[in-house]
Amino acid sequence: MKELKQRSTCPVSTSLDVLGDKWTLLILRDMVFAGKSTYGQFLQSAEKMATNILADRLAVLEEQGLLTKAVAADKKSKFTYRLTEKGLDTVPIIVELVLWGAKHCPTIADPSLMAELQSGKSAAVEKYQQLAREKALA
Amino acid sequence: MKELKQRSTCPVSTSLDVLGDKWTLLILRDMVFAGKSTYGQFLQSAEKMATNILADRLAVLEEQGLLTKAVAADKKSKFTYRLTEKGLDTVPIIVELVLWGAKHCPTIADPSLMAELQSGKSAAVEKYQQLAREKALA
DNA sequence: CATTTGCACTTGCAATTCGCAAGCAAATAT
DNA sequence: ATATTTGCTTGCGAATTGCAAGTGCAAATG
Repeated sequence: MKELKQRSTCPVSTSLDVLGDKWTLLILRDMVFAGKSTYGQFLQSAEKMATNILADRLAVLEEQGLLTKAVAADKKSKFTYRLTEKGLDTVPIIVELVLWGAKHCPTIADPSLMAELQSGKSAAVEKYQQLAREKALA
Repeated sequence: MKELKQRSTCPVSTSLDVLGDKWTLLILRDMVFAGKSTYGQFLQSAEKMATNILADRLAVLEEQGLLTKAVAADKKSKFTYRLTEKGLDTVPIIVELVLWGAKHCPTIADPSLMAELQSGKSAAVEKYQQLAREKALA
C-alpha cells in the first residue's frame, strides 16, 4: 500500500493527500449514494476500477479512518465496509462535485437527486449521512 | 498534454476526470484564496509542484475552460491566468476540502478564513468568487 | 550594442504508479 | 467431492510523475 505523505499544512492540500485521485471519492460515492458495502459491489461500478487499485484504496481509507472493515453478517468469506464519521464528513465534498459536474460537464445525473440537492443542499447532505449511519448499525 | 477521457456519465466521475488529482485544485486554491495569477507565483506554493506538471495542468485547465491565459499588462514575456465562471464554480468544492481537512487532518489553517467559513459558508463562497471576478476585470 | 536577468516553459530520464490479466486461497454452494 | 463465489495478490507493460537541466524570448543593465 502506498504510504501517505503530507505535502504541506494547508487544509486543502492535506485533504487532497487523502482524497485527491481519480478513484477514492468514487468509492465513497458508491457507499453514500448507492449503498454499496462490499468489494464485489465496488468493482461493478460504471467506471470499472482495477482490482489492485480498489484493494489499495480500501486499505488506505481504512488506515486513514474513513471506513471500517468487518466480516459480513451473512458470509464469513465476505467483508463489509462501512463509513466512519470522518468518512461521512466527505459527503459535502461529493455533493459539490455532483453539482459542478452536472452544471459544467456532459453527464447523466439522477433527476430526483439533482432536485433534492437544489431544493436544499444541507438537508440532502444530512439525509444521506443519516442513511449511511443506519446502514452501519444494521 | 494528457487528453481527457470521460470514464462514465456520472457527475462525480466527470468532475474527477478534470479535478481529480493532487495538483489541479491547489492551482485553483492559489488563484481564489491567494490571488495568484502567474506561472512563477504558482511555483512558489508550499507544496512545490514540478514545472512540467504545472505547465500541463494549466494547459488542461485552459482547454477545459476553467481559466483563460493572456499576455500580462506589465510585461509581454509574462502571462496572466484568470478564472472563468466555470473555474469560479469550483470554489464550493475547495471550501468543503478546507473544512474537511481542517476538521480531520493535522493542518494549520488561516483562523480568519475558518471563522468566515463557519459563520456563513455561502456568503464566503460568493465573496471569494466576487474578488476573483474583480481581479479578472482589472 | 552586448550582456545579464527573469519568466515561462520544454526536454530527458529514472522512479513510481496504473491498468489489465491471470492466479490464488478460503468459504459456500451443488 | 467438486465447482463457484469472494476478496484479494502478483506480474508486467504502459503511462504518469518528479527532479534537474536546458531553451527561447523580452526586458533591464552596463
